[in-house]
Amino acid sequence: MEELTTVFKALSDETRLRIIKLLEQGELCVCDITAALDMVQPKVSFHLSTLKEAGLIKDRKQGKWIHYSLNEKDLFRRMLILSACERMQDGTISGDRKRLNSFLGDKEQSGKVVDLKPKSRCCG
Amino acid sequence: MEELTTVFKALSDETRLRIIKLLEQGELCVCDITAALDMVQPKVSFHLSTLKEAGLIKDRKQGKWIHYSLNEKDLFRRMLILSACERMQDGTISGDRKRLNSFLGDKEQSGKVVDLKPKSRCCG
DNA sequence: TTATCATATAAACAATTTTTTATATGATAA
DNA sequence: TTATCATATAAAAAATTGTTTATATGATAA
Repeated sequence: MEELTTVFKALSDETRLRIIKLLEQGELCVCDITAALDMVQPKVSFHLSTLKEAGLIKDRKQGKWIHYSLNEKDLFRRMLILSACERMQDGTISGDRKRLNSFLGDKEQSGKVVDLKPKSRCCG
Repeated sequence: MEELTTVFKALSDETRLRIIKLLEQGELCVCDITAALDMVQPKVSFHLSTLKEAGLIKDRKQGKWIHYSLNEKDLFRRMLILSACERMQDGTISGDRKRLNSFLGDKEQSGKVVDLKPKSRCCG
């Protein structure tokens, strides 16, 4: 029963739903999400840990970065995520995606990602 | 987006999930639920109003009583309720059902429900 | 090394939610 | 009527959750 309330509670916050919606596209690191949501980093980390605790997302370390992505392991959670994402498409969401794309674009241009040392790349 | 968080928030509390599980069987009035959960009445009323606000349950007035039942109108909510109920079957839930049945049994024997005036019956 | 970057964690604070206790309302029964 | 019953609502208190600001950690880059 506690697992059930934990999952629903994780989904009951707008910031966390926005994160899930961003991750629908694929893996992102904390700085990407922070830029997309235009929030301070500890706040984003807090919500990411809530989502992870609920088993909705998972993480992967790579160098300095931690990449987060939707956890596809559990069918129940996948269904919840899917039906939630389907219901999100307002201005907030499109703003998030816009900021994300512009941030990812900037990263590419900044040489950080075009850098020849693969170890120091956040996204590939 | 707010509607989405409201629905998930309503489902993120153990007391409210227990209420939903009780209502899976059918319509119940506040005193039935109060007895089943063994809680004080204003607490139950508070959670009922949260569930109603989220569109998960509906009510029906009959004399002094208010009968609550699951709201079957919306497919998304039905799916959430169904998949939540499916995942609840611990000792708490069976205790609730036991107390409910004993309370309903007592009501029948007490003459309140066997009473000949139909207007003063809670269930039946 | 030392500096910097990405992220986590901790502590203090703010906001929201839940619980309790008391009281109000509206319906029936005496 | 007046009393009683079922339920709601309000106010205060308690508990939980979310936000901010500051700092720690661990990895690379200089």
